[in-house]
Amino acid sequence: MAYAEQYIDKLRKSGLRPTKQRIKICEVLFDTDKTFHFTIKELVKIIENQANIKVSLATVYNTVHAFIKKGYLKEIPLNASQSYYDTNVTHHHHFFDEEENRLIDIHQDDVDEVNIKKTIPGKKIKSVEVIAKIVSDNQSQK
Amino acid sequence: MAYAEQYIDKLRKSGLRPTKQRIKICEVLFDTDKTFHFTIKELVKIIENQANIKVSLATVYNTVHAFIKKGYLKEIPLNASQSYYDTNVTHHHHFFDEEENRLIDIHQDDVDEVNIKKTIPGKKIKSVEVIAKIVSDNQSQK
DNA sequence: TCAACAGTTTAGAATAAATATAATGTATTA
DNA sequence: TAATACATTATATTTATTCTAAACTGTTGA
Ligand SMILES: [Mn+2]
Ligand SMILES: [Mn+2]
Ligand SMILES: [Zn+2]
Ligand SMILES: [Zn+2]
Repeated sequence: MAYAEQYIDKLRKSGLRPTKQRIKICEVLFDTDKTFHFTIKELVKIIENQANIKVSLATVYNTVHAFIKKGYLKEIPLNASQSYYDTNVTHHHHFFDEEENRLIDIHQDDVDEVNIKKTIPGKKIKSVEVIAKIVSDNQSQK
Repeated sequence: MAYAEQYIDKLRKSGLRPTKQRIKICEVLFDTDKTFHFTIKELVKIIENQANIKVSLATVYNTVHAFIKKGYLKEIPLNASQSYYDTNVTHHHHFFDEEENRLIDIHQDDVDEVNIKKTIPGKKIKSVEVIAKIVSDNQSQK
């Protein structure tokens, strides 16, 4: 785990003390190049399974929120009952697979610039997000 | 209130018994041509203020969900802590004013068809929604 | 090196949205 | 109008999330 030092750095540079709980959470979240979408419940389960250390629910929430504040994570409220979080903090869009309850990234370049003709006086657009819901394509076309 | 009969009809046609609670909720929700975006809390407050009848929270939730099922309302999970609901059940998009916590409709025609280049094998797109976050435009450009 | 301080973790309590329960009430139908 | 199915209600429950306050740990400067 030469990764640990990398995370210690990342945390230090953000003014967060590198505690073993935060390093563990970093490992789970960032030890891969792939985007990771998760709910708090899922994250806790993963930590419980692979860690020798225990991390309290409060710490998981606090750390996730600290990372959001620092720009390491993004919150995606897709669901009324539970938030999703995203390690991909670049501007991008999503498929949401309604059958598997799973988010899939759509790179910004894979969506033509969204052109909105309507404007609101005194307001400017800060961000535009596209969510495309997907389901099984059961066309049996031989 | 010649409206009441209209709502009684609407409810009957959907297999919902026209009770005075449901009619009242219909009045609050549908007594205008304008789209109405609301949270449960806001809806309850409005009913309390303008109605002579009392409607329990359970009935508000039950009725809102019944209307969602019937296609009279749409749920919009924008916020992790509370859902928004929408009387506009046509396919459309939204501005979300982050300062006033307010949804504003964008008609489908006001957004060019969103072209997504990425596809997921075995899956087809069911719906596409655009959410544009807006904030005050404090450019003082004389 | 280590004491002092600031920041962190934790168990558990609190909050609040949403849902479930089950008793009571009401609309419908014959 | 009686029987029935459905609806409303107060209340309890569930569950995600946040708060609290005490114990703990990382950092820093003497
Ligand atoms: Mn949050
Ligand atoms: Mn719901
Ligand atoms: Zn993503
Ligand atoms: Zn709308």
